[in-house]
Amino acid sequence: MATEEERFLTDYVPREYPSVALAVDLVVFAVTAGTLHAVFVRRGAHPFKGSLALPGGFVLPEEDALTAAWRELEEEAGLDLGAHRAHVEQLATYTSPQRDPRMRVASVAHLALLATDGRALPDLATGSDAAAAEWLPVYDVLANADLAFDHRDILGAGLDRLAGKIEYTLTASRLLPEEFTLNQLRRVYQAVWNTARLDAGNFTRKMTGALQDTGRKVTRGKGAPAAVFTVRDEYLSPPLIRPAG
Amino acid sequence: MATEEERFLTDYVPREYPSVALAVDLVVFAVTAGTLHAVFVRRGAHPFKGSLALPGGFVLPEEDALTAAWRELEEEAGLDLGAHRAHVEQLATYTSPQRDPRMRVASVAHLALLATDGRALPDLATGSDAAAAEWLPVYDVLANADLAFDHRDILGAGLDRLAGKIEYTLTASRLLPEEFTLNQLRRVYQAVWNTARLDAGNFTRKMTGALQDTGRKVTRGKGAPAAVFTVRDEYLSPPLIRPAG
DNA sequence: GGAATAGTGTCTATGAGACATTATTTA
DNA sequence: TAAATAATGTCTCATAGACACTATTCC
Repeated sequence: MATEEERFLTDYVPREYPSVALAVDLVVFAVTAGTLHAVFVRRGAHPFKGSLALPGGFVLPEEDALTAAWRELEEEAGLDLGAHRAHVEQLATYTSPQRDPRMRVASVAHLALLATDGRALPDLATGSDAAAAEWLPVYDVLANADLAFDHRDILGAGLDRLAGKIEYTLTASRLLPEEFTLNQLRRVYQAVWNTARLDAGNFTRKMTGALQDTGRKVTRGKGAPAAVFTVRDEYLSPPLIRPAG
Repeated sequence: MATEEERFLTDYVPREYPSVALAVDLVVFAVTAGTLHAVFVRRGAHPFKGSLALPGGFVLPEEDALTAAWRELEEEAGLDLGAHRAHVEQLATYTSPQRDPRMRVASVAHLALLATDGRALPDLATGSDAAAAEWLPVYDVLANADLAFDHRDILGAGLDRLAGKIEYTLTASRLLPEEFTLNQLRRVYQAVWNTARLDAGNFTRKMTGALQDTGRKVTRGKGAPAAVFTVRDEYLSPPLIRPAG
């Protein structure tokens, strides 16, 4: 007679459950020229042929979802992660049985933030997978474009997460090089919130409490040389509240 | 020759992906006697036989994860949802290939908040499934008990989510009847944050801005009659910041 | 009366927001 | 010189936090 330990592999495996394909979808953000951009792929096949979609792909048998998200960031979005600082975190999981008409796919959406100096977006080499990836302005896409599957919901969730999180953390710095000026950081806030200018003086006072001054200064075009900072505290307390409207 | 639309069901179904079982796990909270409690089940079978675990179960073929979470709240935790106000939201998804030694299971964790009047916890009828469910104090369990699988991570994530969310929303009211007093609400905050008393006077001033006074009063034991409120605004701005320590 | 609670009042310190000012750079 | 930016200063208003005080209820 089998011991209890031996039996558990057969007896205690549940009998009735759906077998689903596990996927990841990516909301990849970067800021250039004061505008928040995201990576999109143009679908070349049905369903939703011709529509914009978020990059994504299936989780491999030995991977967890976060690992798959990093891999797809290189493969599907075509990003060279050796050349760009990146931050990836889990967003939410979409499990509607009908969300993909071909088969049941549960997708763990992830938020990815790419560092840029604010002047150029990271290059998107066309990956091994089908469609070419491109950067598009997030607020334009949400206002005008059709998105495949439930990717409009996912993109909206990614934007909400980022817009909310920068109120009480320095997550906005993930969209910048490790060292940055207060002007760069303020432009990131304005791009994410799609808002008119935040007062530079008040912004400086608020943020310097959580930043580390490197002692160095840089000049980028007009204006006095700006101090260069790194992040000291990851949290802002009390938070910086997003202006209404 | 098949049209593109006919082909997509065969050609474009991806070839290599892991087939996983999709499950939900539940972090179910309620407050009694000033203490935050959660529902646990005692595992009767391997693996982790004898350990505490969170209630959960598999997502059925026609369900999405949220629907499955509501169903398991009744079946596995044994709650009568006709008798108790409840709130369920998605927490995070756990996808480590090794998290269940029997097979690959991706679990979408959910946070569930049960309303109580603060005097008694909701009854947990033993469900159709194996183990009897029980209420245990959350901070005691986190300090002392072993939890099965990655359920300690999940419980911690649930507590962090709740503790953080009540800073800037009135989500704490989901742990109370639709109508409540400020004393009841303050006790919920103290239970969730596991903190010494919040100043009653300052708490009143802060909260009344987001609440609707019903005009009625109640007396529960000693003290002057307390005004009865309902929630008016779901958001607290600026937030109520959790005391340090 | 004593104890616990409800609700309001008071005072201070902090910080947000609006705006001005000065210095430094490029065109 | 003009324009843009950096950084700091000033003023006002809102509010968090500490605490006092009164009123109301039960024991």
